Amino acid sequence: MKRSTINDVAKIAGVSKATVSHVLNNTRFVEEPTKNRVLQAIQEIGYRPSNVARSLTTNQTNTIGVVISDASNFFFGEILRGLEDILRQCGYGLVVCNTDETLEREAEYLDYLLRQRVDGIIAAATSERWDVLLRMDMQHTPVVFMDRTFEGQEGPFVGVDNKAAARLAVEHLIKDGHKNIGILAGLQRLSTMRERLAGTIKLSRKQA
Amino acid sequence: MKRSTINDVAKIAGVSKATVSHVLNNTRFVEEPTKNRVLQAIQEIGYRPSNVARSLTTNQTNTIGVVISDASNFFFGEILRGLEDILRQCGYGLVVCNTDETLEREAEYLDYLLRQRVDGIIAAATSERWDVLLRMDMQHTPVVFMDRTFEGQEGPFVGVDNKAAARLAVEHLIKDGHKNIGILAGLQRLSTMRERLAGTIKLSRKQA
DNA sequence: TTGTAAGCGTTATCAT
DNA sequence: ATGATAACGCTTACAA
Repeated sequence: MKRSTINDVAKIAGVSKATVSHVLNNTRFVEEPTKNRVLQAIQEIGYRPSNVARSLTTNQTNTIGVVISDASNFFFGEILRGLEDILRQCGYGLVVCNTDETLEREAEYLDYLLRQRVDGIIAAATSERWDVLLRMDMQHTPVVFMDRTFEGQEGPFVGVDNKAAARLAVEHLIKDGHKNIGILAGLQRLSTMRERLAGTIKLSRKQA
Repeated sequence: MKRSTINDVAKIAGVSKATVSHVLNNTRFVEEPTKNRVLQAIQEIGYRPSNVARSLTTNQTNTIGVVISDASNFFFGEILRGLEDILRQCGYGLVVCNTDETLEREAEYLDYLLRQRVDGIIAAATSERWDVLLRMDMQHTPVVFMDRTFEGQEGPFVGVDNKAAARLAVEHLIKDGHKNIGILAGLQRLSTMRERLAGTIKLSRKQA
């Protein structure tokens, strides 16, 4: 049997689609009795509005996409939980895209998200290609970058002052009397790593 | 400026929407020259087909929903990676819903996924309410349960033989000569825990 | 207070 | 080998 639509509800309740829509969204006054007939009908046939049809007319999907390297990574895991908590309250869904720091997947997922017409994208970008990729669609899908930056990145960014943080850490160690201080600065491809390293270098020079 | 649609492409390429659609989906033969004009036009205006419009007519969203307690949990994390790897290859997207073992969120997310018209749901269910909740929509959205079962659960299920596994573990310990064997069987609300416990109990009796 | 109908961007069915 | 046009299931002016 086909899924029931707003039309079925309207027919059963003896009203127009418009009215059904309006009681569903509280978007204009409807007499109690009428409203009740609608609600009743909805229950009766187990009607659930289609977000895809809805999105087509409203031009918004109530979904935002997140592009990260790896959701099972503790750092991003925490971020995801935070995002989800807020978004759920706002009636938004979350589509998570794991890129494994791979440029190919990054491009692939970006494209996917844009086709999905997500209302926005939050990305911890690996590649600089975003610069190119986004330019064209920027006007339509807002993008917020987080954690990492890259040459030519512009617009909203949320992150940590890695340089200052690294400096603080080193200063602390120095104050405690340590002389030989090492730093694990793995992937220099990532801006976070470069910044942290940068924050320590001057200090070690000064110290030498 | 408004986002470009298939109509814009058609107009620029000097063909009908139908033709554009067909070159996009390789769904019927199109002369090389024509096809090229279409491809060209697409590049020119940076057109990206709307999956939401597409979904409305095809009646499929190429998206599947996963309901789990916590994606940052190692076990589910691994599962997600596996799912994602496969689904991406098949052109499917993944919407992850964290319930934190909460019945309320479970119901909330289930409803959300159904409204989103996901093509299918994979769930590690906490509550028994799924039984009730699903009954009505079963015909429309296929659900596969994983990891946990519950009373009245029917249809596809993928999981582990917890009872046998627990038995094996205990047998192994016994064979190694251990006498006092304990088991961490925390949430007895979860079928997995109950099953594991069940697998050991007979043995310890037998042993006694 | 409620109904009518146009429109959203695709695909699919007939035509040509 | 391609084009016209009716769906798809909603929202939203505009009428009544």
